[in-house]
Amino acid sequence: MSKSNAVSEQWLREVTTPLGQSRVPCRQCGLNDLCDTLEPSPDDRSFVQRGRLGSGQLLFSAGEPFHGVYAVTSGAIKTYAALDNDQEQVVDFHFPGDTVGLDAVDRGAYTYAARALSETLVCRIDVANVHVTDERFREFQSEMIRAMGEQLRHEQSLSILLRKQNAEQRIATFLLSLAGPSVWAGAQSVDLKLPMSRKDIANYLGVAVETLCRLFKRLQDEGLISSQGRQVGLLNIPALSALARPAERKAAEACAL
Amino acid sequence: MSKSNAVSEQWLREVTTPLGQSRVPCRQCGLNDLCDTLEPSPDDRSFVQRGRLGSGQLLFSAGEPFHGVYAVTSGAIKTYAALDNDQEQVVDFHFPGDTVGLDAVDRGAYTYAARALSETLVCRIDVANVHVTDERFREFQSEMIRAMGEQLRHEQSLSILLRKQNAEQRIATFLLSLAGPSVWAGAQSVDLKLPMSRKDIANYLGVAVETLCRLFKRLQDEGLISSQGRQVGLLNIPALSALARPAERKAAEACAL
DNA sequence: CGTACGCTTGACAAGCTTCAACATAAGTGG
DNA sequence: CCACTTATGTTGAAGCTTGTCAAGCGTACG
Repeated sequence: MSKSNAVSEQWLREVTTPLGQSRVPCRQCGLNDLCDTLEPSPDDRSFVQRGRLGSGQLLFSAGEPFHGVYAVTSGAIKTYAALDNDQEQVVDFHFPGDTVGLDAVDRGAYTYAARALSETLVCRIDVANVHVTDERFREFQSEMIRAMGEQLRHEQSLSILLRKQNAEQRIATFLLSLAGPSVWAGAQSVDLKLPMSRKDIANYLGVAVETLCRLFKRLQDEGLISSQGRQVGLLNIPALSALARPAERKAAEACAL
Repeated sequence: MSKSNAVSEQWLREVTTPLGQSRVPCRQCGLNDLCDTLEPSPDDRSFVQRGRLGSGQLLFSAGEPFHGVYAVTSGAIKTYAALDNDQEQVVDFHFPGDTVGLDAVDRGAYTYAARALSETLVCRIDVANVHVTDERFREFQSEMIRAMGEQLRHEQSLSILLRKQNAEQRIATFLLSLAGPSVWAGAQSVDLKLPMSRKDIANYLGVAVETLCRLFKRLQDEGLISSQGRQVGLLNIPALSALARPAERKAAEACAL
């Protein structure tokens, strides 16, 4: 993959033909409340700039001057740090409805780089240059704080995952998080098209690629998933959920005695 | 350790006799800028409530209604989650100058429990009930955003640590972070009195207590630290720093070939 | 069509956890 | 104040999980 340059200002524009993909509606967007505080009418959101990223394209790089918070509306983005020995460390994946760049608002520069994993649509709010009434600005800031609180709790739960769960549990948790709302809706099985490589997943979960592969195979042999490249099916979501939670499994084992 | 109850409202009061401990000055406090926006005069900060916690005392418990953001000015606090199988997961340690409870401001309830690891002094700002001019409130919110951004980046770098570093590197990093500014000031050695148990450290770093012990011993045998219960000396900070960084070590090995 | 990269699998080694035992320190009640 | 109890810290041995190295396969892209 050739390293693409950061997008130019010119690049950000209204996208009128959003591919064949469906875009997440504003209602499900993590920045929606933020948008509302800036402009009550969902029909006229001139302050929001929409943009489109080709697969592998860089949204911003680490250390680059801050130019706004992004919301993914379609596709997927990874944020990552460049480690000393020119390896990279994936920090997070961002899917439709997620925000990107919140950790940079108070700093004036992005902490990590962000790159599209596939054809991706984003909305941008240049939160550093918002001009509204004081009353609205107050709400706007409150929404920023709410969004950052969510992000913070997300990172904390990720830290807990990395400390307490083994490779298999991490993978189960990860797959279920990708399935997202379907899981909570009580679905038994879900088909996924992963936007990221095995390498990125392994990197994100803190395991070796080989370990990831082996565990994918094991889960497949056990009939919990089907795996064929980036096409992954979660065949038994209840069983995967049981795997994902270390505490409950121990409780179940205790009962079996 | 008997579970203490959460402190009552009455408990929070101005502390006029702060033990034998030295308190961190406001200038070095993570909430200082926040205080400044609320009340320009450092002599009259009536909105800040000071409090004192006995060793092992609970500051707040998980799920408890939010009653403010805290700053540690002396002592130490751990935040932790209660896992299903009545184990606990340490989320973070908080030392003088650090903030506690920022992840709860937008939520109305604390996400994790917070407990004093030793005799501890804190300042509280009930950020949900701040009454100042619009102009000041704006600054106040900006400071909240800045504080949360810092916290967010802290969590992110912790996640990277948990993914990329082995037990030895985690411990080295942890010890150096405890030494804090001394390290950056170029100190060669530092003596530490750890406020937390081995169990808590191991839990925080995501390793078994036994592993932690063994590695403490190894570091001691190698002359990098002295370890006698909670009295720990960092004898060779440059060497510990080298251990802590995985990339540089590999680079050094490559040069040696 | 070839090269590069991503994915997969096997074999082996290293790191870490678990289990068990013991030592030491810290509280607790007589 | 001492004996008792409990928690915490330390150490050894065994076993499992995971990482590393190596190789083969498939696919994407120039």
